[in-house]
Amino acid sequence: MTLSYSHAHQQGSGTTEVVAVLVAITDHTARVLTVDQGKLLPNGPLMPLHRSLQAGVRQWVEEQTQQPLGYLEQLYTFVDTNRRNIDGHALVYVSYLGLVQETQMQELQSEALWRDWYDYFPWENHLDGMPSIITDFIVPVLLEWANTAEDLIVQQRRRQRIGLCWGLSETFLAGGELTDTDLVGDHAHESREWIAEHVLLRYEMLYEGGLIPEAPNYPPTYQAVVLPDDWSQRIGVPMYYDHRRVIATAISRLRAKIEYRPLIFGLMPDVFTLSQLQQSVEALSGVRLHKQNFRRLLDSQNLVMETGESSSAQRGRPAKLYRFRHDIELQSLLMDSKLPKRNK
Amino acid sequence: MTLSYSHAHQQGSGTTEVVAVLVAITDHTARVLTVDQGKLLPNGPLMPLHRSLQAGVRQWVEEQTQQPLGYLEQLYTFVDTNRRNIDGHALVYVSYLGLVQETQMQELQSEALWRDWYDYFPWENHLDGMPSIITDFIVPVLLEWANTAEDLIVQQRRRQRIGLCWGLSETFLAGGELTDTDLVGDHAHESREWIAEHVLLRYEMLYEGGLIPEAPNYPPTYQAVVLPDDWSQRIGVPMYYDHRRVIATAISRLRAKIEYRPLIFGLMPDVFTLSQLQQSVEALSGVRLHKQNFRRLLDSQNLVMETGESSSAQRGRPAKLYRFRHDIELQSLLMDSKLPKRNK
DNA sequence: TATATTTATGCTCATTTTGAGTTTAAATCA
DNA sequence: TGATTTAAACTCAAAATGAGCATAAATATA
Repeated sequence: MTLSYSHAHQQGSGTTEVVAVLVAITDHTARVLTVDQGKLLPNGPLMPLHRSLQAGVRQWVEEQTQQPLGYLEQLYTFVDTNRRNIDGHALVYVSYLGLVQETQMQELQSEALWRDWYDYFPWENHLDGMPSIITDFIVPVLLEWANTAEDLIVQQRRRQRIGLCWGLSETFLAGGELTDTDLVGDHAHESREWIAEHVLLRYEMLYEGGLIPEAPNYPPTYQAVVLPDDWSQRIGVPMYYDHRRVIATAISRLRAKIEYRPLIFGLMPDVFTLSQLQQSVEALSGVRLHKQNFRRLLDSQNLVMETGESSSAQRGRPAKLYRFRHDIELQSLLMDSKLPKRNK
Repeated sequence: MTLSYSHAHQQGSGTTEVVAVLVAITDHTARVLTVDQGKLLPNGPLMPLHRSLQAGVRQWVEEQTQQPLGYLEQLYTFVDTNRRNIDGHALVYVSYLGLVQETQMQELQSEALWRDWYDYFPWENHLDGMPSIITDFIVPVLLEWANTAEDLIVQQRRRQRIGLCWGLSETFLAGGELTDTDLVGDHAHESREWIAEHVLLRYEMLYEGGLIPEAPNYPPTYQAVVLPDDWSQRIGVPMYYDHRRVIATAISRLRAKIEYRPLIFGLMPDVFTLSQLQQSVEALSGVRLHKQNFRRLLDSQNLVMETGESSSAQRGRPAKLYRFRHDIELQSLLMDSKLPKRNK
């Protein structure tokens, strides 16, 4: 891989870097802040002057993107044995998830760019139902991958894994048609439903199967696997190093956490309608939610309060405006607060 | 702090260490593997020969304790700006949680010792109800700490935080008696219940308040705070660096995750009774569970199967023996699988 | 102007999940 | 033998959840 890495830092004696996944929602779309034409996440070495990892993240992000950031939480720490310092120590990089409110978005430096996160994970967007790429391309190739295992037990396990990861029933995987019960996921049949937060599991399966251009075993060489010509386009934008995996980690964390913590308010403007709030949650989770139940849960939690104002509606009845109840900030940080399950 | 650090490694050019919290259950008691008379967790520098962080953890743990380990998951990455390498780079240490089955426990090296984890966190053991140390000593001092804030709003917030962290109602904090409704936590009154997984929040509050001997502001100097003479004994065994915080992180993770993932099987022998299983979960969570509901949930999840055998009972009716269903290993890793809520 | 369309919001209802018992069974202890 | 102890099956009410219908308040269209 040739590195046109415009943010190259001198790799001196330090062996630690920080890398940030900054998320914002604009246009009902979840976006990630990238540098280097979308091929890298903002990152930089931890330096002696940094008093903490957070401080390092903030400094590098602001330097590389001009974007100030609010909420920040640690994600995961990776080792890259391909990048070593002069003494042979492997590079350790600590990843962070940051949330940016749309109103806080700044004019970016030219290298920096907010990109739709589904550019990197087209199979994760189920807002209009399960995308055809899964059933038409991904799962068939994964099934071939399953068959390449020596052991029959391993083959069976892999098929089971595929079904669980991608929310598909055994009957579908066996070549059957997609029936209603398959899509709904019914309990008699072992429930098989799309679990939005399993982003990382799905990415790692694709990586293992050699379907991700960054993977060392790409393209896959199973018997009779024919990838479409435009496969490397359709499977999402590739990134340098393991930065795409870092985004997958971030989306997983965000989707899992939003179900029981009100993280979403880190992405909302001060004042919003309940529909806007719901659309933001949907943008993150990638699935549609049941509107009435979303509202019921929200007010059972007392997370928001009416402002008294109404939005000037484009079409339809104008919606009441709400704001986050900052007086229960602490409570919301501590207490479990669930968001509702998906629609249909 | 004088460091009688018997496992000192030469701090050369590397700036990364790994540190492990190994957990096992013996005698219905959750234990943590320690070195250096219980003052340190097993740890060591990440070296060029290590191909991953996990590999580093496994190597150092086995070298320092002779204990082979199974399940291992990354916890959190810390920076210690007080320990720097020759170039001035701060030490980064990556912590891991590992699970050890009792049957896998080895004869340890002399320096290594399995210690009851409540030795470090006596306030976390609620198996016989809320320990008196909380109401008698901890909360009163924390309330004094709350009052030392300049801003009245901050004082109010701190009191609220204390209530949420320690599961106490406003009325109790205001000096009232502990009533039944306070302990049960009732919804009219804002539910205040002990949340077992908030271990880290509680530790950090104690640290912030200067009640932990490792804290730089210990002992606290509020007006009229009188700590009992034996305070530093009663508040748990101190450790070097931030290793006690690392354990708190591990307990938090374990208590949270056990509610929706069957991690517990990483700690159980092959064959066990449901009561033994429940006692193990209780040892981790620090609270008693409702026996009947525990069983109901277990079999609704199909995680265990009968062996056909029965245990030779000491007293009372002999219990059926069960084993973990390894055939659904994958499923259990992927699917949510909850354990029941506490008793009473 | 009347009617359809769109969005917001209030309300109902069946089902599942949860919390908290009571009852019966099978062993040992005194 | 009867008390005690532990196991395990079953019951029941309350709460949470999933899914839908009904009404309200605006705009678009005939």
